[in-house]
Amino acid sequence: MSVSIKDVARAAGVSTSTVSRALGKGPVSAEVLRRVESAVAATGYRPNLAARQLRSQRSMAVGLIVADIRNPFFTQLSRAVEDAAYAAGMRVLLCNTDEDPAREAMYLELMAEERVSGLIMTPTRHLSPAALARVDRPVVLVDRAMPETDFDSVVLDNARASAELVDHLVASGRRRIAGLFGSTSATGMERRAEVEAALERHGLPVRSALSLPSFDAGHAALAELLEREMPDALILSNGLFVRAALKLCHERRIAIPGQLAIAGFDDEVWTDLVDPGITVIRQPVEDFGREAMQALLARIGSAKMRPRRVVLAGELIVRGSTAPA
Amino acid sequence: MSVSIKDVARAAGVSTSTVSRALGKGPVSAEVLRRVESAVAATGYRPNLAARQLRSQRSMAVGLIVADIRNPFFTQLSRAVEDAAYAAGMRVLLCNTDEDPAREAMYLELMAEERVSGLIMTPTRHLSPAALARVDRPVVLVDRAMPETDFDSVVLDNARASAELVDHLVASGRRRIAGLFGSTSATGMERRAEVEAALERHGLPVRSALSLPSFDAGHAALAELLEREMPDALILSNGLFVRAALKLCHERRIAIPGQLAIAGFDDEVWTDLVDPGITVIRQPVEDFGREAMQALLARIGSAKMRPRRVVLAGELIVRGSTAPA
DNA sequence: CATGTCACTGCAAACGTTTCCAGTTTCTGG
DNA sequence: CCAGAAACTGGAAACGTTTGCAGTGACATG
Repeated sequence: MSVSIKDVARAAGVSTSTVSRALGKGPVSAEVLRRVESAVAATGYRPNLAARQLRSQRSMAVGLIVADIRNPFFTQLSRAVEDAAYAAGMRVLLCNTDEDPAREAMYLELMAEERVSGLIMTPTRHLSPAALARVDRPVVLVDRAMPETDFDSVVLDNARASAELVDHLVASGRRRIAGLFGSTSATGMERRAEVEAALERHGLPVRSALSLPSFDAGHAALAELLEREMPDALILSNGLFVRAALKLCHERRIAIPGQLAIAGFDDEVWTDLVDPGITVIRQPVEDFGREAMQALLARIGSAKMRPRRVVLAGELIVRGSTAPA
Repeated sequence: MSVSIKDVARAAGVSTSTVSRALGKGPVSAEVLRRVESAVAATGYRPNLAARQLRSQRSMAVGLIVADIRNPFFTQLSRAVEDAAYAAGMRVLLCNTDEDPAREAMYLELMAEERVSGLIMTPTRHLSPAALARVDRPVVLVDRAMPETDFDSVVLDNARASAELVDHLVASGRRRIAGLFGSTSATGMERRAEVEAALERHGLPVRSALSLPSFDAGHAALAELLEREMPDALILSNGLFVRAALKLCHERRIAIPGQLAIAGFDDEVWTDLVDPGITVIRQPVEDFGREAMQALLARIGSAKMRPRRVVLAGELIVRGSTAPA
């Protein structure tokens, strides 16, 4: 049988209320505090978090809903969120949606049942603001914002990053630039729009495709893209696509950067191990996580703040994959 | 104000017990079930998991304690565990120890407070069986076993994998084989012992070093190792070390496989993107997670089973990094 | 017809906390 | 020395469920 606060109270010769206050931050005499502490040690008492949550109506847990933890971007993000959460005395409930709106809805429901005190998520493009509001808890969106809504968010400066990529490719002599973008997220859409805008500013033709954000889907989409009309540069909107592009080039014996330049988002660990290294926009993922958690805690603290939108700059890292042909 | 089972009961014109049974699996008439369901829909009722857990003394959550989720091995593992857990109607609490025994102890304590119904973990070498037993909950060890104890475990067949690596390197003409192994885990120790045993069977000298399992520590240890006496082949006990070795070779302009062959554990996504590809032992990580969850559920079901030890075979994937010089 | 079984239902007691309230003591300032 | 505030303490009522127990009919069995 598990030892409860009652046993501690008996052992310390005080009431349960007093034990509760001694363990929390209520006012107790030094003498009682000492007795309670040694009673806790003697009995091996461990607070029951469920009882605590039920009574106090606070959960000390936050939800984190991402597409797939195996995507290094989300891996890093989750680690950063977790560190920040545990530092604030909170636990994290992690869920993977696999970009499936049905799973996303299910997990939102679960988070509501868990009565998490807040939620950090990267929504799919198909999530309705209404569904999100139904969760009725503070929410911070990371990486992917929902346009026209009032949720706090932490995102990359996609306009600037996209322009930097395009400008860099143009400077390296590329003129037939194609792009592949994730179809399930607002971010994919945004990057496509920004890349297209940048291309138009240079008076260059616009060639872009969409794909589900998975290695296989990206690989297939790229195969088709290269089939139609061979570009001389490729912009990939996430790390999975970059990897798929590189793999495809190996298979087809396409020379990088000779025949094709490659550049994209996300600086995964291997981008400087391959030859040539890959030119990428490095996203400050750790900062995403930290900022998101910070924003969430602030929102939990005071529900009525104006919605806050944090925009972080990426960093263009130039490597061999985009050297002049 | 949140809607409780009482509101549903009132709306459906039945008692709370009946609602509880209708939602669970108690016997209820079809008529009542219908009324309860529509009452749930009408009121927007969501069960309060804390109350449920408090009353039923079951938590529907399992803990997962790993070294660092950013290590792709643990990323994959956690995803597999989560899928299996959610399929079984359980939630997962994830913790990163960073190989720090103090953090490990802290999270064990947390898991006990959460009253998780079970625990899956990759223990550090410094965790005492006694401390683990104090958690007083079913535990399954993954990837890293604790010798001489009675915990369920799911591990790789390290003896066979190590022998395969050594045999392969010897077959490719290597004679001065060195190894780097993780110092914090039982698995690192085991792989070292097995590699050394295999080398001795070939009558070859034994050259092995230990390092904290991080990229930087591995990189430094390898630099020192190559300094002392240049080997013609390197065995790395995990993916981080493989990456560090490759990076070091790039920096030092060491030709692979010409001057140095490289082989190791963990088939990370980039191992076939670099040139030459890296020869590795692929671990069935998804199976690790699935098996672990399955073992845990079995153990939760019946506490008194004989401890079970699942040993899975790795797969040697030969690539260019170990071609004859 | 009597009896037992079965399916269903409600009452009320937990589960382990926190927190409101009221009470006692001690301190503080005038 | 007194009044009031402040510090500390215990009693008891929640928080939202599940579940043991007992009760009600309906129905089958002998």
